[in-house]
Amino acid sequence: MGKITIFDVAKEAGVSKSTVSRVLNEKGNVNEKTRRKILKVMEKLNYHPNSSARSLVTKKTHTIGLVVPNIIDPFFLQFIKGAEDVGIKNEYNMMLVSSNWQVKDEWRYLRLLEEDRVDGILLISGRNISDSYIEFLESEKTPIVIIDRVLEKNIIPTVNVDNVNGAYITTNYLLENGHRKIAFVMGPNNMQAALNRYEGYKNALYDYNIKLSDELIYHGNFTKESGYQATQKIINDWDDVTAIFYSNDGMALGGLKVFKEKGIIVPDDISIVGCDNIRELSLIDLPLTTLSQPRYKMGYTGMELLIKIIENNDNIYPEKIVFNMEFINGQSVKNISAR
Amino acid sequence: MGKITIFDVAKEAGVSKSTVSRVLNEKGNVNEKTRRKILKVMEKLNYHPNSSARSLVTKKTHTIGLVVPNIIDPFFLQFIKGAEDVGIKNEYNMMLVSSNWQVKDEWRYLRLLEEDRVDGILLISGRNISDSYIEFLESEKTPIVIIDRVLEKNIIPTVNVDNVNGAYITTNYLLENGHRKIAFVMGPNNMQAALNRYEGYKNALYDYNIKLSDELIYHGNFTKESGYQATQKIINDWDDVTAIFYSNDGMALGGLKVFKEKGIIVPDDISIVGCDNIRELSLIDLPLTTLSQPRYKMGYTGMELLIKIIENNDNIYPEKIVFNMEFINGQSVKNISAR
DNA sequence: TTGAAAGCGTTACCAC
DNA sequence: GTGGTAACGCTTTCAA
Repeated sequence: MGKITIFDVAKEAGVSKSTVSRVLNEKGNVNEKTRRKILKVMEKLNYHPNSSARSLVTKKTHTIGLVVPNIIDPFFLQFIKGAEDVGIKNEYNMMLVSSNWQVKDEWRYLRLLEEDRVDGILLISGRNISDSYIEFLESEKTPIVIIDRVLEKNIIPTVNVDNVNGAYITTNYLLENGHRKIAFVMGPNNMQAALNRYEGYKNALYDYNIKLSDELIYHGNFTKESGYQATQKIINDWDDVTAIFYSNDGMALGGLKVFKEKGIIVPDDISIVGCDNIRELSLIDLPLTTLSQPRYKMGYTGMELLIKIIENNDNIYPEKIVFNMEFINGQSVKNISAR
Repeated sequence: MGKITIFDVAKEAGVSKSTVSRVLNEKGNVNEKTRRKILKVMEKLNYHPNSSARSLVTKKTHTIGLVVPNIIDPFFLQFIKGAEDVGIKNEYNMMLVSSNWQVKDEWRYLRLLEEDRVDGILLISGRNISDSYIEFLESEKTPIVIIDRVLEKNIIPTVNVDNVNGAYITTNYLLENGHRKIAFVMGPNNMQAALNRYEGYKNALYDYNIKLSDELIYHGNFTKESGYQATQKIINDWDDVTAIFYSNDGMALGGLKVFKEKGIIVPDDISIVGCDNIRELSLIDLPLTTLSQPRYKMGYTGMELLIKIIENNDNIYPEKIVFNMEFINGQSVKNISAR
């Protein structure tokens, strides 16, 4: 570890530590000539301030804890990238912690706070965090921002996406293209996003004066396999369904597998839309019409907000930031109005 | 930030800071009864030691800097995961820094060292690090381990993969399956991995007493596009090439695109092998025969080595760790011995 | 514009 | 076994 301290610089430059500290922190009130000299000495000695000593007195680490559910899933990369870009710009370091979707791992990022290792925490995809832990976090005074989890009582600031609106727009798009009998493949009932997407679907039908039919609702759990099964049921149950709304892309991939096996052509025989714009889609021949979470933007904005809170310049910041989902117009929907 | 200090605990427990510190660090030499009492007080006060103060005196941060070329590329995730698992097990935190493939960003992780923020650095995929920077790192006393870069002068420990051996095995596999005219699509000339794979190909032919033909060597730059172009040239130039060895999977994907367009069936009309086992392959209908870098293992082992060096228990550790590539037997090679 | 000195929360050494 | 005290490297008053 580096041995040159502020004292060495001071001695070499013939001044006191205080003065060196002042130029280090650009506090001004230093004679330009001595300032130059000190800078030169720093350079010569290759001096760099020790961050622990600094943090000990300033109570700032200039480090942010980045908590991700799972480090191995590419889904989270864009959130991280967005956050990172802001972090770099503001000269913050990033401590990476993966929660592994496990409640029992929550202590690992908690400890970052308790030991004063970080100035704040960005919780990415907080969907999996236990309620009791959220409650605990709310009682903490450390700055926290949560991305991708809706909180009822809004004490911790969140960055989210408007799933209701997204599903509404998408459903509406299907309706505008002449589809009337639209099957809907839901996600898990305990996920807010899944419920919201269902709500958007429902609202769109309602506004279009189409009666909602429960029989058109199928259940999945966001996996490809569950999409596969739901799709099999759908084509078994109906011969007049012209479109399927998968409430995530993973399940849509499962659907595509069924269609391929049965020789059903998308979008000629059936129209489909997905939701999430997962990376894998780029490798599929068929450009899927889908909704995209602006993940980069969400990470970016979340980090910006967090840093703002940490640096607390004006104490003015929103508790809730919501992005619209982006509608991605692919080629998996056919206009059947004419028929 | 937490306000409870070791002093508060000492006072509450009616002992001195020294004693509290002793139980904190499990140094022994503490009466069992007072030890229990102190632990109870810590619990009651929810005391957690301040890491900066600790680091300041111990010169250890229990944090490791993880440098990745690019945070957005899923290719690196398994390295990171492997490293993380070891980190967690040994109670190290991980500071994430992406180098963005940019020489100009090298200062960002250098600074982690200079400011004593980390105990060591794990450089993942060091292929892109400039020579001069490597040289500089060698002059540093901080523990560093580099994954995926071959160093001539072995001062910094490295974890690598045996590309020569991998390409040898793969080429040999083609030969055993009756192929004699095997085109080879190279990677960039300035990448060690690309050259090594070429060497393995060459050696295998040599050992099989097959004369190497320069005309069968095509050049790419590891991108899908370059694989596409090389493949077009190959099928243009030859009608008796029965197999193609792409020195990475990205280029193999480009090749597949050509075959699809031209109605060439793999492996019936032509056999192909790739190299790297990229994630995208799982989504392709055709299971590609390829080589896999054991990325998780490399990250895991690199981190293990780094921690060992940091903790320096016995001062015995290898400078060079090499894994074999794993041969993945897909369905893109046909045995043509019989014909 | 500068310097002296206190203090940040620990660990580590040395007496007792 | 235990406590007092110096030391870690810096920032921050306060006085000059």
